[in-house]
Amino acid sequence: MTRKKIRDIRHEEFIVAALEATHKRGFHAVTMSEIAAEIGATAASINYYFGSKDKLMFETMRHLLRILGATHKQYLDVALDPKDRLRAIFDAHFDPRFFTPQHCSFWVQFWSAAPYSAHLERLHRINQSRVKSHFRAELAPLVPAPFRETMRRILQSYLDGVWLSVAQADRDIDPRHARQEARALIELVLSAEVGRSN
Amino acid sequence: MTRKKIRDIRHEEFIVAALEATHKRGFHAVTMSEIAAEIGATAASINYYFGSKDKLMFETMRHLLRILGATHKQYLDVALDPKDRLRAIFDAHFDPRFFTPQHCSFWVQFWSAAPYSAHLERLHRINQSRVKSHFRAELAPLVPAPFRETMRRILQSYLDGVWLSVAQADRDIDPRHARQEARALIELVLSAEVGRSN
DNA sequence: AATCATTTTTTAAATGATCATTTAATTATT
DNA sequence: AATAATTAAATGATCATTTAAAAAATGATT
Repeated sequence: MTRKKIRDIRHEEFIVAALEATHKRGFHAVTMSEIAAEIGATAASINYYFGSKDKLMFETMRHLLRILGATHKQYLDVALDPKDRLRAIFDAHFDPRFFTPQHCSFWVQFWSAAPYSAHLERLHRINQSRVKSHFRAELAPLVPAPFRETMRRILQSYLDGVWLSVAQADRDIDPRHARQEARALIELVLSAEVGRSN
Repeated sequence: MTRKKIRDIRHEEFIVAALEATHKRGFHAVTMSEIAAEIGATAASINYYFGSKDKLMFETMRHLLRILGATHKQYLDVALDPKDRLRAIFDAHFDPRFFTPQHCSFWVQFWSAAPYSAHLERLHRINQSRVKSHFRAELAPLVPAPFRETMRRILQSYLDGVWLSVAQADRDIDPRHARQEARALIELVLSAEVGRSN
């Protein structure tokens, strides 16, 4: 039974609306009225439910962080070995639900806005360290300690760079292709270490 | 003799001011008055010289693009072989002048603003294709065609991803270290191809 | 050197537009 | 009837931009 309170329904609706309107107009340029208009509501009701524009944006970002984390967890649960778990990080980020210009551009705008808002920055830091520690954990059994941090930074920078490029793409990009390429990079990173330990 | 016209002096001063003020307050949040205050001037004089806030931001970005291109050219001129020229792309992007939170954060904000301004987008596209074609040219003699585009995207995404991480760093990051890591990735990318062609 | 007209540069203040947010009233739900 | 949800309109603040005037620089003419 999906007997939801109106409050929860609106919460969801406005977050979807914020994503859509922000993609159209930009994080800062978008107005309360534009967001509200997405669902045929009015600016005042956003404040009724969220308190302010900043809080709506914060909740929207928090929503993205949550579903990214949950998706990662799903992929992680079916991964069989460390290499698989490494792939799971990329698979999550390149999930069809996130791997769209709309979502990626919201992320890029979040990245650019975070340094100027204590609340957003905190969110960003939390997510960043979550991903970082997963990378470290998965790389630990695969890469000798001296190279591990270098390899992690390479993978993590690449990960962010790909989202950046999707945000700037005018057409949709095939997530399967992105995953394939990520796997190529993973192979590269791991094979190099084998080479060095010879 | 540096006999410059006032017009040129102010042009430079305001661009430096825009960089500084934008870093402090953010691309959209920064006001004309804040920018002008950086050099003890007044908002109106920005319009006298640039016409509008948008045009100042545009010129500031164009300035960054120019010095990045010029720096790349310098490194390119002393490079001896294709691999050296590949390194030159990274060396330019990781030049101490650009490899600072201030510059990188301006870039990230530019990336996030570009899709919503025809003028900025044009600048961005020009720079993007410049870098892309350089990557292609340098990789051509080093990587067989079937893998070339994959390798280019890996390198280019990594490049952008590193700037992104610098933009979010609270302290300065050693450019020499970044260059070293880029070289490690280049080695990885090139050695892999040797492996595959066995 | 000195004067004064002309042009360039600078600014203070006015203008006008845009918005987030608040308020007070209305409509819908329970 | 009481509470929750919604809105139209008012409020107030912030800014980019314009305007009109002042200040500084320039330079031609004594």
